[in-house]
Amino acid sequence: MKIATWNVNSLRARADRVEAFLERRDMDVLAIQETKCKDENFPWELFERAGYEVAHHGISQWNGVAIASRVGLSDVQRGFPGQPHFGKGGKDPQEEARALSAVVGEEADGVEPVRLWSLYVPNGRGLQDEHMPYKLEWLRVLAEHAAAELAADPRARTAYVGDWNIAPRDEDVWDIEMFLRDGYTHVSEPERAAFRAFEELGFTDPVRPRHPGPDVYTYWDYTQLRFPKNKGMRIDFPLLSPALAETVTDAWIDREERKGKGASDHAPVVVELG
DNA sequence: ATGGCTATCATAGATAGA
Repeated sequence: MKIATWNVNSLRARADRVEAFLERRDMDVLAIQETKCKDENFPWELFERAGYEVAHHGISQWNGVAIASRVGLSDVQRGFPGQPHFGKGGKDPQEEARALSAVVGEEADGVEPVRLWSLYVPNGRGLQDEHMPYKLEWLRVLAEHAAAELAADPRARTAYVGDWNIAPRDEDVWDIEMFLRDGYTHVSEPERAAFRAFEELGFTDPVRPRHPGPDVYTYWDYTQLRFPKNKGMRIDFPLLSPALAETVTDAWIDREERKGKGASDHAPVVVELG
């Protein structure tokens, strides 16, 4: 089973790219982040045409997460238990569409089911911004949920994939000195600790050992020729439970998708399971 | 020349991204 995670930065703007990617990479499952639409504007027909079932969680023009699968899609869950809400200036805090889960894979097809989460972790916006404590609390509660799942079944086949908006290691950004000097988000110790909490539970990224850095990224800013100069960030990760990690046959970043006109600023990350 | 982007919708500038 081939699973990809991809922050598409608007699904409607990227519809042709997404359809071509599914075909070109012969993908079974795609976890999507930043669909940037409500259900009523979601391009359902794209997935139907391509032969995929799809679930979407979109509340406004912001955020939005989806899971498309051609190997079964069941037990869809929008958000996670206790997911923190956010409202700018403390006003009218609401749930944001940043987490969607489903079981993919069918035993009948010889594909063992996987509990998959498509995640768009809050950005944080600034080290002193109110979005930052929201980001950290969001991750803390999600990690609690992941811990409970694993405690209930240590052999659970679970994948938390998506845009984590955290660069866990210094080599995961093109210029760590600048990031630290100028107080950028994504590299601060509290953010890294929040990511590490998942690793400490036993979740692992299958890509890094196969494609070690430096200079290996999943995101490149649209500005300042960042992609041609390969000044990027590694912030999109598939984190796999121990039992699932054992079945990985390959894992890689589809850098080709960042090229050309009409690309997302993120590249898809692919995991192949045996 | 040291900056150069892309997307959303109340379609003009605000907001968000990272």
